Amino acid sequence: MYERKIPIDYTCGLSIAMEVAISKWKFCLLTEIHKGVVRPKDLFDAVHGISKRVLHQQLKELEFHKLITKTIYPEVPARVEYNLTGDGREVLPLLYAIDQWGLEYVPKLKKLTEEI
Amino acid sequence: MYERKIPIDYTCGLSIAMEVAISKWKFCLLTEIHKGVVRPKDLFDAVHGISKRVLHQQLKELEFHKLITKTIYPEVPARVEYNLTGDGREVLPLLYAIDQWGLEYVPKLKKLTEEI
DNA sequence: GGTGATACTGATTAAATTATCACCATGGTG
DNA sequence: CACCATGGTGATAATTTAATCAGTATCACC
Repeated sequence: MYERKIPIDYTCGLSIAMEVAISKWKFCLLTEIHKGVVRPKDLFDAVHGISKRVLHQQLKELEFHKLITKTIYPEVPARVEYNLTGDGREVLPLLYAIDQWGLEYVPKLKKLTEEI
Repeated sequence: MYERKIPIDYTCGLSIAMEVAISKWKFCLLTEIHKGVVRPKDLFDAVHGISKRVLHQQLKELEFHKLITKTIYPEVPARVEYNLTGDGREVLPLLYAIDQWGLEYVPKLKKLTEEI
C-alpha cells in the first residue's frame, strides 16, 4: 500500500472515511458485495469499468481495513468469496445517503457545467 | 478549475458528492461557515493547516457548485461573507454522519496501522 | 502437452488533488 | 510615502489516487 508523506488527520472522521471507504470504486464494491456478488470474477463483471488490477487492490485495502472478509475455498478452479463485516455493513447506509444526495444534485451540476 | 480528462460518472451519486463536497477541506469549511465563521480571514484562522491559496480555491468551487453564496460588502477594508445555500445545508448532516462513523473507526484504524 | 478458468502481482505511467511561493489591488492611517 | 489589513490570483511542484500492461500460479480437462 502507498506510504503517506503527509500524515492523516485523526481528528477528522471524514478524512478517515475517505481513506477507508470513500473512493472511486470502494462504494460500488461494497454495495455489490452487499447485494450478493461476492466472487472477484463476478465483481469484475458487475462493476463496469474497473480493471482487474484495481479490483484486487481495492479489495485488499477493504480487507485490510476490515470492512470485508475474504474466504478462500479449497476448490478447483479456485473460489474466493468476500463478505461485509460489521463495520462494512454499518458504513454502507451512510454511503447510500450521500449517493442519494449526489444523484439528486446531478441535474444542478449538469446545468452548471453546461452554462460554461 | 481543473479540466477533467476522464469524464465523471453521472450515474454514481457518490462520485458527484466527492466532486462537490467531499474533499480534504470542504467539509471543514462548510461546518465552520455553518457555525458562523463566514469571513475568509476568520475561516483561514479557524481551519488549521489550510493555506490562503487553497482556502480561496475551495471557497470558489463551493460557490460555483452553489453550496455557499458569496456576499461582498462595499466597506473598507473589504468585507466578504460566505453563507450556506439550501444544498449546502442539506448535505451537511450527511457529512456529519460520515465524520461520526470515521471518528468511531479511528481506534480500529490505529490498531491496524500499529500492527505493521 | 496445450488450453482455459480463476485469482492475483510488479513495475510503471497518468490523472486528480493539494501545497508552495510569490505576487496584485484597495483604501485607511501614521 | 510607507505600511497595514483585507481579499484575491498565477505559475509551478508535490502528493495521492487510479490506470495500464504484462506477467505468475494452480489445477482441470481434452
